[in-house]
Amino acid sequence: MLTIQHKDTDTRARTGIMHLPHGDVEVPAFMPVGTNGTVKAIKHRDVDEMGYTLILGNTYHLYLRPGMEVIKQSGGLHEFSSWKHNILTDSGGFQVFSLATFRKIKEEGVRFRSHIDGAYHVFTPESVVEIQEAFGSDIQMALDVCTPPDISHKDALEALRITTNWAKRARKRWDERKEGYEGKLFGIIQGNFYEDLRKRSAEEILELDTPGIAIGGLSVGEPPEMFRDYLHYTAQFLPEEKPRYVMGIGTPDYMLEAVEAGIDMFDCVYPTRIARNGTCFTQEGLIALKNEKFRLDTTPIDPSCDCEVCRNYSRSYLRHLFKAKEILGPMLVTQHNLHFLYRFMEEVRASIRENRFRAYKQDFLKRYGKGL
RNA sequence: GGGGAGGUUCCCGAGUGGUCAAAGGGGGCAGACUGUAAAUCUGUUGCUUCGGCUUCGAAGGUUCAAAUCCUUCUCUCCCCA
Repeated sequence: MLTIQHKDTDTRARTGIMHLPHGDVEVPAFMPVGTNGTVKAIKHRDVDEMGYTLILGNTYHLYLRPGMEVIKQSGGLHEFSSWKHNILTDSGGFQVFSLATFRKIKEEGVRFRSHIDGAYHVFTPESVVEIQEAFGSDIQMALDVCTPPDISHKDALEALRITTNWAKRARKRWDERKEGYEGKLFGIIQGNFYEDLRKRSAEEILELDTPGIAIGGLSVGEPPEMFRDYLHYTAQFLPEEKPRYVMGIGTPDYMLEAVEAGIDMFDCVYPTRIARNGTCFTQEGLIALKNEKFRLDTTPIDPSCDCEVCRNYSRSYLRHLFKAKEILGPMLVTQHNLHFLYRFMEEVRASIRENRFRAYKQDFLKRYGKGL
């Protein structure tokens, strides 16, 4: 499902085309998150026009609301939400992790309470594959056990053991998918922040030979150096020919690090969330539009950006929208941030093709002002 | 003209003798946000040489002590004429 186009000469970075049921995706790629079947504060059509061909949806959320009946009735998530390109759905493993107060993990599956009405539900690796198949997901994720950075080796091992078993069962259930469903299954590597467990998880997940591989359990609150170290450590075990996905990262510095480690895909709520809270990406780093210093600033968010927002609106006006709590503020900044990241990934891909990724990374971070 | 209610820190609004520089909202300012229970959350918001100083419509008074009690003045709102 992946055609590698170019490998960087001095890092593990590569470019390629990922072939999916709803069209090709150029990688490395950032995937906007649309948890509830919508990338928040922006129309799918606008996301499409920016160039994105793969976005996320969330099994946990969509299963609870609107529920399977509604999505099946529309013929799947694409039709339901009017998105013609690819959708990757997360398995709910992370929600189980982030809603830890309600979870109960057993061998069979995970029991949890709905954040909407408190009702009890159970996810099993099999049921989650079935749900995602019903959604018509182009990429579906195996149910996993995500853990925080401060747990013991023993606990991490147990989480890993369950993750592997669940992945096996997911793989088996996915093999039994109905004819005509072309969605791909990705296994997820866990192992917390223990090298032996990361290695073991990688081996066990690779053994299952899923179409793509994800690295999970990173960017869960650990320090940046720890993220970087475990990212590179884990990435070295990943096979060349398969798409590699690091889950949950979305700042330019983390993405550059991941690309350098040979990662092809990442997703994150960060760009769209900070947008709704008034923070924008620029070539010179983040700016918080609500700050007083932008009150009379008639320049665009990022003078070097060619997006519709930067071509038409000033920081002063956007600041006003946020101060006045006008809904257009979050909408416009979401549009800018997603455009910014799309352009960013285009530049990253170009730099890889021209064997100058490392220089690009350095230049970018010099301007942007961060780095791991 | 008569009767009633009230003026609190940028705004609204608690507070009726000390534990009050004064609750709580709002607004302002700043920070956070990384497989979305997030158009959310957190901090801060009289001055200060950090010992204090100045604030609760104004002036005066009672008291060891007043935003809180008394007197006068002033302004606002409501009802009746």
